[in-house]
Amino acid sequence: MNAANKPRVRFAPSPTGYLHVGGARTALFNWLFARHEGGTLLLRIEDTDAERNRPELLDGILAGLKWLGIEWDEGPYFQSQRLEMYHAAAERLLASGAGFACYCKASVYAGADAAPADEQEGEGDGEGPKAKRNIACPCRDLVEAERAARERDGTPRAIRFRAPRTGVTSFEDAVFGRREVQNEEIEDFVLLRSNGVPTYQLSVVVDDIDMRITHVIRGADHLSNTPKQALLYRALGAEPPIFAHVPLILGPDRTRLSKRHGATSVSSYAEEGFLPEAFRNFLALLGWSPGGNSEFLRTTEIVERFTLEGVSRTNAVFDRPKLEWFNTEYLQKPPVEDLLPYVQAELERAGLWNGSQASADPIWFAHAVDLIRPRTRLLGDFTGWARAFFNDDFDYEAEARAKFWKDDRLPALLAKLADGLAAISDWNHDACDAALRGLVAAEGVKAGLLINAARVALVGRAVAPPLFETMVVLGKDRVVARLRRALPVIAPN
RNA sequence: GGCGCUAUGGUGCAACGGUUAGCACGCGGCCCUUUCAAGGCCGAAAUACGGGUUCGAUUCCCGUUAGCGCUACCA
Repeated sequence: MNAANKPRVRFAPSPTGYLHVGGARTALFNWLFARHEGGTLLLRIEDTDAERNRPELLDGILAGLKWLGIEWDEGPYFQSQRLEMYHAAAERLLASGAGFACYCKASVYAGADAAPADEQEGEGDGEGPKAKRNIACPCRDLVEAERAARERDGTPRAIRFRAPRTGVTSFEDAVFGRREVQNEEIEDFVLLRSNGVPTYQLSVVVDDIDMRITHVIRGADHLSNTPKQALLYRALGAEPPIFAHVPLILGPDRTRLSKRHGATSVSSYAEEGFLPEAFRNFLALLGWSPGGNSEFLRTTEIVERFTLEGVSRTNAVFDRPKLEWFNTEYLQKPPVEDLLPYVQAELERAGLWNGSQASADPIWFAHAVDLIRPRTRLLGDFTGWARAFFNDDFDYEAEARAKFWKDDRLPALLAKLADGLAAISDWNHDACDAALRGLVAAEGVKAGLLINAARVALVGRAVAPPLFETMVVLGKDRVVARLRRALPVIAPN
């Protein structure tokens, strides 16, 4: 099998907003499919709608894809630069009779679903007027003389597709199976607007033919429009590709995910400190399953196992707690080396990287991250509660002080502990442990008292890694200094 | 209103005619423990409803209900 037989898929966002979760999942599935099959992923920007189009948003979409680790092989192509192709296709359809010129006013069709709503609401007569649809446009039967007359008047002209009035149209969907619809349900949809701008239906089909797309993987909201496109393909002399409609992503209230539901842009998750691979894993399992019970799947494994057959037909609710769980898994399970670049970026973002031991000593950095990561949930934790591991400038958390610095004996005890630790020549876990145990034995206090108080003195937090491991990572000088530095702060109590 | 799609615990998935209906998140409890996590164990929690088909339905068919989608000279 050569490259020519490999699948070609595309992700085709329109720059009318940021890259949202639903789009990201569509992009991901396309990417996974392409990689699994050894195929090609193209990126196409659907920017024909000059009104809603916001070119400046494109960078954000590309950045979102980049963060997700989704790389395309061709493009980006811009539909706004391919307008002649759509015009030519529309003219060809007009010439072949598959399309026809329509001189109706746009307003005749606009808001078609607003009209039928009267329904007197009487006491349950239940016999309201049936909604009427303009299935067939009257212009489809215009005789040549009439047409010429309108043309002479300069009446604005759109081009519509002459939908068949009988029979059925079918197409193959890898997720939903073979679909068939009655042609009488298909209206004479517009191909080219009277202002010369192509509709989605036209441009998407022309492009997918021209770009030799073999599999159209997109949201299930397009399922109902697909018959029109199948018709268009054939009218344009091409065989429709295989479609794969993926179920929609819903908010917790089971309505389509939208801004109302809070964070829906990919970039917001990046900023919040999620790891791209965790996000990918989570997203992949929203509407897809490898079968069986495995859930923690590294990206390479997902690529290996991804098939369209595994895609679900039911909409899925975006569950934030589960996303967070995936993030903790990816913060903890992979080799620590995988995590380092992300932690470094987080430290840089917080201004804690330059001049730090983390930047000067890679081995130390890996150790520190390894010690901290079991307790992290988001990348921000490394510069949040774990800040003291990377910088000497940190605060003593109020709750921690209240909880572990209550005892009056503490200043004296910690001073002695500092002295004892200062005397250690071979700084390691057991030596620190022994120094502290010896002191509590001599003083007749519980080890916990000193351990907890010392932890607060060293990292400013009640919630932190085990004390002696922390001491090893911090090093003798810092530990002794921090202990002594804390004494006057404790004393006032 | 019309057309279509879908329907397993609260959520995401598994079981593609035969299981005590499985896993995970979340939730509750216990254990571990020097804080907090992690980890281990236990628990509550589901096949929307009604008909068929079948020796046998979560699984196949029909209906009902519900949710969602489409029904634009938006994409």
